[in-house]
Amino acid sequence: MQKAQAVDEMLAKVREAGLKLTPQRLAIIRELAGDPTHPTAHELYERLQPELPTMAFATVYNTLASLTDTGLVASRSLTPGASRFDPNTTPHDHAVCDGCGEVLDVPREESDAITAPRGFSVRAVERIYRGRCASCAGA
Amino acid sequence: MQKAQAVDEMLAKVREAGLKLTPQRLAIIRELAGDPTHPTAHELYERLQPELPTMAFATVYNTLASLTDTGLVASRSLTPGASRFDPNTTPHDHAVCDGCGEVLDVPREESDAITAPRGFSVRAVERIYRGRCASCAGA
DNA sequence: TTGCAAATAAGAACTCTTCTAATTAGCTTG
DNA sequence: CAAGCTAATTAGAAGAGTTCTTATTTGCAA
Repeated sequence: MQKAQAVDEMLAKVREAGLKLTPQRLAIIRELAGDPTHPTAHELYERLQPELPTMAFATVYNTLASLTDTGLVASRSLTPGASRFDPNTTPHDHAVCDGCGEVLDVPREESDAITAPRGFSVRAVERIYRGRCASCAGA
Repeated sequence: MQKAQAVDEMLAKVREAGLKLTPQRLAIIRELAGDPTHPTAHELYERLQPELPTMAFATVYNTLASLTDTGLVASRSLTPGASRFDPNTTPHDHAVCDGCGEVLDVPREESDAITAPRGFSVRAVERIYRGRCASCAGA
């Protein structure tokens, strides 16, 4: 079974990272392993309500943060959150500094052929370079 | 002067779009035109406090939404907001549906040579395809 | 000048996330 | 296998950012 294997691998890595194996973490890992739907913290919390009705919201966030730190899952900001506004309407990309949050324009390169999923009609392609700006990389 | 020209162009497009030219909108456009710092709504609000001390927060948001709809500025979600969690830790991109919010994995293509700004050290590159999924594109 | 539709003000409400303080419970060590 | 250290959990408050609601104001066309 594919999923059981994914769960076992994740549990092994959790132990390896020195994280304690609590029922909450086990449940979250089981729920998330092999799930292709990119659930939010809220969705995971709701799915686990029947199994762990007393689990706190913060636990979901804490656990996901731990798993992200360990590299077991990736946290993606895909839905519009805090917005920044850009008067430059020509196609270009952005570099965002992990340290200070500064946003720099990056000229768009032509290269890429777009290969979206079947039937998906693409309106725009965004590309974000994440890392450290010159001054934050120094420190 | 570069900026005055940018402002005039934006004002012309505002009129063209049938939007009323209020002092608030004029101030926001003047503040934003040619600005390379990608300000947030909050930053714009604060910058305009001396000029328009009674302006409501909602007005900044409303105006920016109008300008975005008109295509005068682009609204970018660059700072982590609502997160989605992905157990797939292999490099891949995402397609996000404007309609239903569904997130689909897209295999990462190799192509791109990375050309970040001088001195910027890149940790990761995210690419998001925005548009409509098969079922939302139908309706 | 008048009137209407659009825009604004003020503040409440909402969503998502993080923090705080106290309690609980894995896991390691003896 | 008991005890204790430390990490993890709970519950709720707090915070950041955004949207909504209602009444009022105002740009602009007639």
